[in-house]
Amino acid sequence: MSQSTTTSKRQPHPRWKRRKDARPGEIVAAALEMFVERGYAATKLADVARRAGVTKGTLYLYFDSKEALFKAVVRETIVPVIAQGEDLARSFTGSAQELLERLVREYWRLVGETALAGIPKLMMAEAATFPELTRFYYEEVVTRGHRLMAGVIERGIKSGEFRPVDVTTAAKLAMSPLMHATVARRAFVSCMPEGFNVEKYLGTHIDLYLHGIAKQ
Amino acid sequence: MSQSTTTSKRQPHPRWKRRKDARPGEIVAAALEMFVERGYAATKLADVARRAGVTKGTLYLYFDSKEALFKAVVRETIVPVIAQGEDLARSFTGSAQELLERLVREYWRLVGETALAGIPKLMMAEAATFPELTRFYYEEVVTRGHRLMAGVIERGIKSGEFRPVDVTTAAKLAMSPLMHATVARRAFVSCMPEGFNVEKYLGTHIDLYLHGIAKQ
DNA sequence: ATTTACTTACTGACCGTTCAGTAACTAAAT
DNA sequence: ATTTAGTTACTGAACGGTCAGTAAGTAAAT
Repeated sequence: MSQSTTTSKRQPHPRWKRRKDARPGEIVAAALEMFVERGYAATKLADVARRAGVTKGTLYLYFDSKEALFKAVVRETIVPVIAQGEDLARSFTGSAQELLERLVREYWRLVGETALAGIPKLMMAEAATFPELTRFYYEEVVTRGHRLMAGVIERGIKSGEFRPVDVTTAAKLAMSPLMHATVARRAFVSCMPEGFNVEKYLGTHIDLYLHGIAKQ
Repeated sequence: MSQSTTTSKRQPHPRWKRRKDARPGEIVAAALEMFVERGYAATKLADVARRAGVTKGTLYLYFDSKEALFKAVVRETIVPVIAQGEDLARSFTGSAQELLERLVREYWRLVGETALAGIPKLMMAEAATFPELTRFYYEEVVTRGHRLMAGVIERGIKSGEFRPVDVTTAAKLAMSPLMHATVARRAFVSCMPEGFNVEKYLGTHIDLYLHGIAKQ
């Protein structure tokens, strides 16, 4: 459209640009969307490439294989969120009840309603195919998440806010409605024309859970 | 090795038998295991056939395509369980608390620790690939399950056992720890050498939930 | 002898992977 | 400033393995 202004004698629009630094991130982002949408096997690298604005060959300049790309997607996108949660818990000064509520809502804000929500679904679906990645995810995400929540509950028991329940199990039970909602919502969006009332779901979970664990 | 017999004419053991009636069920059962283990795309029909004790060609005598087989697996295996739960709730005479506990444990006995546990995982993973099947599953399993649990909670509210919470949401929250455990347990068995303490998990869920929803 | 449940051998499409070639960029030389 | 020689990010076409689906042939049953 715009005549190429001033200087350039060469074509106004080069067919492509060299953007070595930007490519890997763009490819990972495109792959995340495609893997989540279609699953690992059904995702064609040609489609990932097109969405990332390159061609198939370019993928292989930055990733050794489809599997390596998949692993990069999981490793690079989800771990930072856990760290963020740990920071929040460490610096939080209020009651355990408030912290629990805060963490639940923060999880949804950072994962549940972003593209990251696809990662848990992916890991559930592909766990059997990538045992080594699964172990990584389990240790760096699942157990770390549980430990984070277990710390909160322990805090509540010590402060007298909570009953002396089994900490590890209680932590899993605080997380599981979040995890399930994360996974199920994506799977069934098309079946819920009325939408899923996240606010009500989270609010009721927090309410029931805190009532359930409260002392006396 | 064994020299082919004496007995005159035909082999003592025919190389295969004609078992028209038994095949479909056996094929569906084999397919369920394979689909759950490997996911839809990574499951080879030749492997399903081998596990079912036939060859690939035979599958096509009973199912039109891989997709048709997958749909048969989902449709035929899971719906009966829901019906069973509905029957239980209908005929139950005790308190709402007891019924809720009973349903939770029954779910685990019939689904959680059987091969059926793979179905929810499969549906989450393949929902995007089979929209029509997903709608079927959502209506005939998910919402029916929620309605079942919602009925129990409504019963508890009417009887004065439970607080007047939002019934639909509370029903989802009673189910979600079960659903998540069903899915996650299978994905992470290999990562949990110590195993997953189901009894403690279910017990704590029932305890926390009933405390949480109890009146006063 | 005929029917048909089942097997076996084959086909064709699909897709991850490779790599020779090309266009974009860089900087040395004029 | 412009040319030119060299480097490298990127393309696109082709290869080869895999696997859903098919059809000709075989053996069980009646």
